[in-house]
Amino acid sequence: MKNPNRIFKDAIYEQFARIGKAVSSPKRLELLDLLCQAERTVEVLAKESSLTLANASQHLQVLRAARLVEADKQGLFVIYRLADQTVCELFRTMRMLAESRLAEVEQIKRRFLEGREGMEPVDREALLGRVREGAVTVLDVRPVEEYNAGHIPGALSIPLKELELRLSDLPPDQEIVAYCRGPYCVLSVQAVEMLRDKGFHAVRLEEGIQDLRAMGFPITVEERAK
Amino acid sequence: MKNPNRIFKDAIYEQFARIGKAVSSPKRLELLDLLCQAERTVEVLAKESSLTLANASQHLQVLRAARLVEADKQGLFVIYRLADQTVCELFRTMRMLAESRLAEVEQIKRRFLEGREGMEPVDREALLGRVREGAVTVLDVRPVEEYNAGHIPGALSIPLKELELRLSDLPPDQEIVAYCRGPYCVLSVQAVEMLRDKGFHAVRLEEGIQDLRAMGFPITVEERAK
DNA sequence: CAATTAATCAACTAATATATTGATTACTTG
DNA sequence: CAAGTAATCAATATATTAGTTGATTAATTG
Repeated sequence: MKNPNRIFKDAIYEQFARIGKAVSSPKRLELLDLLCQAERTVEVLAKESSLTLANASQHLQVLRAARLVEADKQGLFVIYRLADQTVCELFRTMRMLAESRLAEVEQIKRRFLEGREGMEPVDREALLGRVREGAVTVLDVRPVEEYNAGHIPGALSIPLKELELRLSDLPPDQEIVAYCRGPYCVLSVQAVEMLRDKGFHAVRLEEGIQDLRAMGFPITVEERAK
Repeated sequence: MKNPNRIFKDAIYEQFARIGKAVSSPKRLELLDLLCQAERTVEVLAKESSLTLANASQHLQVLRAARLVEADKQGLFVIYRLADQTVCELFRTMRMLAESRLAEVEQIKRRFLEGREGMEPVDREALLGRVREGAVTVLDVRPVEEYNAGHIPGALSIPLKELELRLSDLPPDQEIVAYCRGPYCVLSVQAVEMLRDKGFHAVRLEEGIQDLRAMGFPITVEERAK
């Protein structure tokens, strides 16, 4: 009934769909987004994405079956990481399409930032220029492991959780540009809120490391500790 | 129970997953692949992808709901087209990931081309160079509408269906490079088989228009007829 | 304005996917 | 080698999806 060409095509598109199925669940996309920042254990990934351990494990196995992530066991822990930088590009392409084509994304973002005025840097190009020139203090508020996996050159690493205790490490007068995982990560939003509250001149950089990398920005990667 | 950050993230990733869900079905990917070549009616898309009309219509509506495609009615026909060139890039990124990460793709391809030796151009770079220089006859064997929507500069358009009747349009001595929709389209495979059978010196170019476009190749687009 | 055609809709079945729970495996450490 | 921990597995309930069939809508044409 089916001719050989049709069998061939069905088989090929079925393979392509394995990739699509892997990225068809919100939670798996969140996991991928996290893994774009740095490799992590199942437990940490589960916590970050508000999943139960078993559920996170299952989602990660789906991603692994589609070869989008890899895992290896180190002692008691299983470390998951992206299989390929292309996976990160896939995620970014999907994100860009959602941003440009789905009006809901903009709505959700606006609603969330409602009442937190000035979270959008007024002049993004100028801000990026100053960041590149080092004319401002750049603050990375992600967990240290993510900072180590890749950060803006010269950026200061103070994870949000420690920020309140380490305010003295920050310049009281200079402008502070805080960034985190990207436009949908709330760490930098909370950091800027706190810093402004304490009298600092802080602004938020929406872009995450992967966005900057894609824009040709240089990225500093820590030497991998033995 | 859920904090506002979690609600925000869930809402955002749910939107991203709309894109993922749209590309999680083999048939929808096939439809997108076809639409990367040119816009078409539901009927034609259904036929090309071996779907029933109703089923094709439903899949296209899913793609439309995810804003990956657009449709407008022209008289009795509804014409579907890609909403954005980025959709084509999304498809290509998925295809590249599948090719590089899923061993099955290579297997399926090998099995299909088994017994049809020499379907892989020996020296791809050199071949592309000669195509670019016009040192060979470039033959586009896709339907005319697809040729019109974008083709290699100077390429001759002879749809596969007409090829047997139009052999006299081809140079008997010069090398002929046939191409179609891309590596998983069988039109050029069939064309090259037939041409070799008839004594022509024919080779197959695996890349499709979108691949060449992504590689920086110039593409000729026919003026849109009123 | 009846017949034709293209596309969609509606209802249904079969197949898959998700999240939860509790049990199990695998490794580490005292 | 027993206890503790990280991760996976297995079983289940629920929800979602794909494909089929037949009916319906909308535009076109004689």
